[in-house]
Amino acid sequence: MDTGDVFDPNCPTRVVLDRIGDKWSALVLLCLVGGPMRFTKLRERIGGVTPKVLTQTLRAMEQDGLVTREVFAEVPPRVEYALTDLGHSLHGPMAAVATWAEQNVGQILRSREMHS
Amino acid sequence: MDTGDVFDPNCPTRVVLDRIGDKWSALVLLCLVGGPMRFTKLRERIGGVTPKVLTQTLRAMEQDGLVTREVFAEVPPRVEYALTDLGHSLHGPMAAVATWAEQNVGQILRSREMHS
DNA sequence: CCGTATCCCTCAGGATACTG
DNA sequence: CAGTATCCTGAGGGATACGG
Repeated sequence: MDTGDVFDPNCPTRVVLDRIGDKWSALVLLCLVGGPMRFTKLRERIGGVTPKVLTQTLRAMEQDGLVTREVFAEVPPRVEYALTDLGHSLHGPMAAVATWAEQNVGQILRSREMHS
Repeated sequence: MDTGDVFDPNCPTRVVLDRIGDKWSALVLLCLVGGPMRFTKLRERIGGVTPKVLTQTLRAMEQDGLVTREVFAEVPPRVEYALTDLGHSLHGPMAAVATWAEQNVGQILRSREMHS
């Protein structure tokens, strides 16, 4: 696989950025790093996400092999989402971005204000 | 530093992800890591970007203090874009994501195919 | 060469309501 | 509890043409 074609729309970085760059995926990832979590709990921890969109996000992440979905045949129903190994391995790079963000967001916001 | 407000819409990670998660910013960053570059050269290296959108992207990055824009009063006109120190410092985390992407995109695409 | 000016259009995401 | 089912809005981004 060629690793240099960052300008190809199908390049690895594009694919990954399209996933973690959406509005909720990164948040789901960070929620699940601590361990499996069920649907409603995810909704609570991630403020402002509607069930439809949360489902969409989880389905997409499942399709990409980042999370698993396990249904327990109980009453009331219980569905647990968990990170796969692949999902867990993504946490490292994400944490790097998060750390940079925390350290530099102040400068960005100040710069944004100045140019307004 | 508080690392717990990841669920606030104004949280650092959100702000940064909204920037580098858009369609062209990451590509511009990767272009400029090698040194300053002028507008048309950027257009050429980044395939498929229209001048309007490239300008939008560059203006946004300039606003956020990631790039500088220097106009040379020449004929024909010349405009060079370069990364600021802040912009350069973002390359580390981005490279971490890119490396992960290159190593794991195969698995993602395979998983995507299986679930289709 | 380096953009702006328009127009257009898709689609991610939100609001709301309902169900197995 | 864990989702679907609809409907809708807006912002990001593309096509094309023109201007300093």
